Formats: sequence, C-alpha cells, structure tokens
Amino acid sequence: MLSQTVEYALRAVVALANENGRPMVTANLAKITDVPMGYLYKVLQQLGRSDLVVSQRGSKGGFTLHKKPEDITLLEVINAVDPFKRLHRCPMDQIQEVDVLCPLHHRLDEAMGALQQAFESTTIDELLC
Amino acid sequence: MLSQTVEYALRAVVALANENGRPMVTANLAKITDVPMGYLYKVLQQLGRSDLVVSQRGSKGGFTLHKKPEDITLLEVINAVDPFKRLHRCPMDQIQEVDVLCPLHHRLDEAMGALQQAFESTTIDELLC
DNA sequence: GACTAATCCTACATTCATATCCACTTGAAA
DNA sequence: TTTCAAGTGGATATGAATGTAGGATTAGTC
Repeated sequence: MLSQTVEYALRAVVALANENGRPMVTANLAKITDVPMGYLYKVLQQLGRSDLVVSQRGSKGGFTLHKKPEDITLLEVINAVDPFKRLHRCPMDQIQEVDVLCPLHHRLDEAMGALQQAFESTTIDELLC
Repeated sequence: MLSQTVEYALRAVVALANENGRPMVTANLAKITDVPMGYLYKVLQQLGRSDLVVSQRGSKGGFTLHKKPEDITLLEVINAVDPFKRLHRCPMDQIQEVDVLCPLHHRLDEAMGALQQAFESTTIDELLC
C-alpha cells in the first residue's frame, strides 16, 4: 500500500526522534530500523531536501531531526519521499473536465482524502517508543 | 497508492456492471476502460479465479459479471488482484510478539483499517455511470 | 458434420520503475 | 594528517506492467 521507501522513511524519522537531537550515523540507523544501509542513505537525502533532517559530516557526525517531533506530521514524511497523490481528473477518459470525477474515482479519491487526513493529523511525537 | 492492477480491475468491473449481464469482449472493454488489452486479459482472469466474472469463448462470447453489482464490494475486487494487507507483526524487529505493534505501525495499521472499512462498505452498484 | 470466424487461453519476451549494492569522492573533526 | 562519515554516480536485482504469437473452444453457417 505505502511504498517501501515511505516505510523506511518513517522508520528513520521515528528512530531519529527517539534520539533527542543526538546525531546518528547511517550504519547505526540502518541497524536499528532494519533498512539496507545503501538505500537508507538515499532516503535520508530525500528527507534532507525537505528539511526534515540535517546531516553532519566527519566524526561525531550523522543525521539529526531538523524539527521537533511534534511539528512533523506523517504526511510530511510521506510527501518528502513519495508524494501523496490525489485524483483531480478521471484517469480513464482522455478528454475530461478538470475536477470532474466518475463515481468510481470520486469514491476512491474520497477514501484517499480520509487517509491523507489521518496522516496529516498524526505527528511523530505520538509515535515514540 | 493503489496498484495499477487494482485500478484496472475496478475499471473493468464497473464497466461490466454497466452492461447489465451482456457479455463484453476484451477488446471492447479495453477500449472503454483505457487499459492495455494484453494486460486486461490477465486482470480479468484473476477476477475470474475469484468468481467475480465469468468468461465465454467463441463468437458472442466475452466476459460477464458473475454477481450482482450490489453484492460486490470494492474490497472484494481489490483482494482478487492485489490482496489488501494488514500488519500483524511489527516489520522492524525480527524477534517480536505476534499482534504487538510499535506505535508507528499501530498507527499505520489503524489508518489501513479505516481504508479497508471504506472499501468494504462500498458496492459496485454505487459506482455506475 | 465440417468449416470458419470470433474469442478466450497460455506462455514467453520485453520494458520500466523501484529497490539494492558498491566503489569512489568530499568534507569535518580530532 | 588521519579517520570518520556523508555525498555521488553508476551497476545490479527484482517485481510489476506490457506486448506478442500461437493454441483451444465455441457459435454460426453451409
């Protein structure tokens, strides 16, 4: 349902949130979150581009959360790596008005909207271990 | 979010429901639903294995819905081609109790549960054009 | 009955995106 | 200056989606 990348990103953000601002090295984070390290890098970089994490090179370096856990929503993390998509046009008919959806896609988008809302209203601090 | 295959399966089922029991040929269905024909076959066969559609070979043949639209839920169609997955164990820690989820995955599964419920409570007859 | 056209069925080949791996480079701190 | 750790780019694997070609079954017609 959610992509593997989203799953990894969420694990990483939650794990970093548990560190209370102490930088964590990728290798360590990979072990804790059980994510392949090479891939975790790229996920962290994507999170960095959205200013959710910051990195510090050299010894004593690593990754740190850039915002307070209570100020990060699940949706933000998701959007950073794999943007949540809503339907604005019916994907079937080619020549179609914008903002007009057939009953099927209207219903699907409605469900997606509820899911988006659920993700938007949950912050990382609610998910600490 | 939902796989392409699920999207295609839903389009096909709704299109067949609009036919009121008249068999429809794959080529025609492919045109209406805007799904590549070769792939549509496979989706239809998966739907057949779950008894959602039946096929008839030869001239005057094609595919027909096997149940009344009001007796088919979105979830059934989804499960026929790409089963809806719920979390029963936290995917991170290897040695983990069954039915015990960390806060993150508990929340994610909760959202999935709501989505599943939405799909389960919607039937195809609500989606006719 | 036998032929023919229509249609589904099957299996394999191909493409494409996602996920994963790896080797090398760059920058910061001790 | 050495060591640690992030950055970068490309190679590889995996699975989903798509394409293709020939085989099997049915209905209609003669």
